[in-house]
Amino acid sequence: MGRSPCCEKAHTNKGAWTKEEDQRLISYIKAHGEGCWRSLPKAAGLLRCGKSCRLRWINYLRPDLKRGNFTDEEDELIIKLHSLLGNKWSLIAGRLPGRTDNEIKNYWNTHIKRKLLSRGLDPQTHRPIGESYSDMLNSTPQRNSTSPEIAISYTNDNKGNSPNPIDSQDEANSSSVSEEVQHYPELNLELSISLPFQSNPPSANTAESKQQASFNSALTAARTPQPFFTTAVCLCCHLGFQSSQACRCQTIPNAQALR
DNA sequence: AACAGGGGCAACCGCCCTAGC
DNA sequence: CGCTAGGGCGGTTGCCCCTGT
Repeated sequence: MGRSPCCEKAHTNKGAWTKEEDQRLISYIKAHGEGCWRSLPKAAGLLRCGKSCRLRWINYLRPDLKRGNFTDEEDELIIKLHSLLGNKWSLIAGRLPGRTDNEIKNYWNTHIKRKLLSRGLDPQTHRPIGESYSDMLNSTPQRNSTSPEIAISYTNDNKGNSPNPIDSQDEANSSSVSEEVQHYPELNLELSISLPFQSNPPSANTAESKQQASFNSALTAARTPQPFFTTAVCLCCHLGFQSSQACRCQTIPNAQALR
């Protein structure tokens, strides 16, 4: 049994949005807010698929969007986040205020990929091109100023009371992680993550907290053995958030020393 | 001036996840 | 517990514009 289509395709417009359609969508959302995307087109008098409306709003019409070229700082941040998270564009976008996942994805595919290739780095692995996994395991760690080598410091502040199934997954993984630490005693897997530029922690049920949980779990996945991760550097510092209250360097003596 | 090729980006597609029933 | 609708996400497509010939 197939899934029902998200909308009646026969009577919907496709392709580029007109100014009139944009205006209809904007005024409808201003009046009624986001949500109920399936019923929105009809209510707003648009001959569009609900998904199409959502995408148009999120990627183009939202008032808080930052249009224009990416800065060098944003470039580097995207590269670093991608090295940690992979193609989790929405999570990466969550760290770049005013940027959308689609925008970042496009920018990655058109600009940053090429940038990394010109540096001799594989855009997917962020490792020097031509390096095999066994090479990675056997080689002595080498520092490269442009490669995303950081030791992930992991601190699970939610232990014990989180309803998030990720936590149990974490615990299941922890033994194998410990084994890896034994293999690589220089590996520091303590991970300290917080929302940058945010002094008040989000409440448990906000979209921000869900995204944070997702971000943390993605980072947890990223802390699988990384032989090059040899220097303990607070992630906040590595990502350029030293001034953030989230930076735990003050409480991690080793990280402070190695910053 | 005309055409071809490539790059950039908006939009679409199809799958996945989750809340609600 | 299973099903479904709604929403979200990553990958892909296709159009438009720019540049080179």
